[in-house]
Amino acid sequence: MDTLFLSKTDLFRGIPPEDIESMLGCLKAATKTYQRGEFICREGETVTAMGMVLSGSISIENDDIWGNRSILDRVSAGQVFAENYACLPGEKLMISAVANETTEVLFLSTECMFTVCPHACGFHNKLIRNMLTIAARKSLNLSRRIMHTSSKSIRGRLLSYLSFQATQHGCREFDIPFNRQQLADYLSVDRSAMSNELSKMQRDGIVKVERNHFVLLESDGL
Amino acid sequence: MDTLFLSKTDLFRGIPPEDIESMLGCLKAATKTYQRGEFICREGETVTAMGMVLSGSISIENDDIWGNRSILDRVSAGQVFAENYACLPGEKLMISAVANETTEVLFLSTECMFTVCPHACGFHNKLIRNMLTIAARKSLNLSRRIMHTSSKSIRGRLLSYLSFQATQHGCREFDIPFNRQQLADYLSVDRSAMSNELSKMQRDGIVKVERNHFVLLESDGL
DNA sequence: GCCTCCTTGTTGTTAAAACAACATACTTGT
DNA sequence: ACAAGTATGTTGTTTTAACAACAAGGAGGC
Repeated sequence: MDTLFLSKTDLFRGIPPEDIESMLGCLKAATKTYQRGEFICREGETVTAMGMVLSGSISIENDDIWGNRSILDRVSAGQVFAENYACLPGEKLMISAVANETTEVLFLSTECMFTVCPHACGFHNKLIRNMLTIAARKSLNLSRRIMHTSSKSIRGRLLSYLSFQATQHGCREFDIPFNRQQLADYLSVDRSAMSNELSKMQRDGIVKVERNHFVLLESDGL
Repeated sequence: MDTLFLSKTDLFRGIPPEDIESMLGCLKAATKTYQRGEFICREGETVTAMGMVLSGSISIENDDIWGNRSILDRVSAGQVFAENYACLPGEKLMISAVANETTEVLFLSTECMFTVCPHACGFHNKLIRNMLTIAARKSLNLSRRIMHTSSKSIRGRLLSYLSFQATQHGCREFDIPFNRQQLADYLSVDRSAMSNELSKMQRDGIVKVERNHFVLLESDGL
């Protein structure tokens, strides 16, 4: 196990590699490799362990009642997934996790994370703290998406998203991490309609756009 | 401090009242009373403590860039709020918390929750576990709302919400905890348009509605 | 009972987004 | 450089939801 890699992840941050080694036993660590398209877990199942992607990447998907698949999240190396379900034993998954490519996953029992470590795990508390930090960060990301999609107009959603990006970068000029289709999915709008709206906003002098690069113009008090 | 009340909350569940008493010191517990309309915390601020409503209730609000206020959540007695921000020191609040009525709030330092307790807090681990359970539950609620609002049609959103309610109740006949306006807000749609769509769905034989009571009819494989 | 307030359903109009289809640019691999 | 595939912008049409205005139906107070 590459404990040096693990020590750089959000979950094990601040824990020396040699200590991680001993913790993995406590956490009933187990790895498994998946091929592209293979399911790590499926909607309706229950899980008792959280997952961490060691290499490759996975998608968190949701199928609606008509079978339309939508991608909620992508999880890449070093990131964890299914941690909320692992913290709620018996809770049925609303989503499925599927490998985008050949992907190695580390499974960690949350049960063992909560109970006092029988061995001398001096960094057990650090781990739990990291866990809460990850959970808090993810929660805020979800809240933010809800806010950005609460406006009923495409322009409103774009402005909500773009002005947040501006404050995040501390600058009215910035790049976004999405292409058009991904941004449209994130905001739950049609791509072409969004593209059209971006053009209108540009004509209205609200914003300057070129592919991923945006400039918010000082039309009103941002 | 009413430790008996606290022992019944999600945060202190499983911890005897006498142990809660000693924990409160560790957590730098402090209470404050707010009058209706008074802000507990405001967008843009940072916090270092989480809050628990002891009596009364508060609203979690978000103002968009045009000043339109939208209510994201209501927190009533025994529930916690701002715990995600308290776990991420320095993170600026995207939301504000305001008292709906005369409300007593208990503030708890998360910093002290993470560090090993110098006193004999045998239930410290239980507290942290409860905290993670609460965070996980809230996260799933947020994810669920995102899923229910990801459809682009009102009917799609209603079906997503209603079919989830049906599976939750384990029955196609159930009551929902929202009135029409609240449901419309939750699904981010116009109330009258939603009311209209519900009527159409009833005419189409998909659902039977009477105020808060719903029956999903077996039109297709739910 | 009666009045008022609040909730819900209905309708028609207007505005907006979805959708489809296509043209143009940009990428990537060879 | 070229070809194939992807991403983006544009346009016109159709569908849909927002919006406004109002009527009907409880719920609660007096």
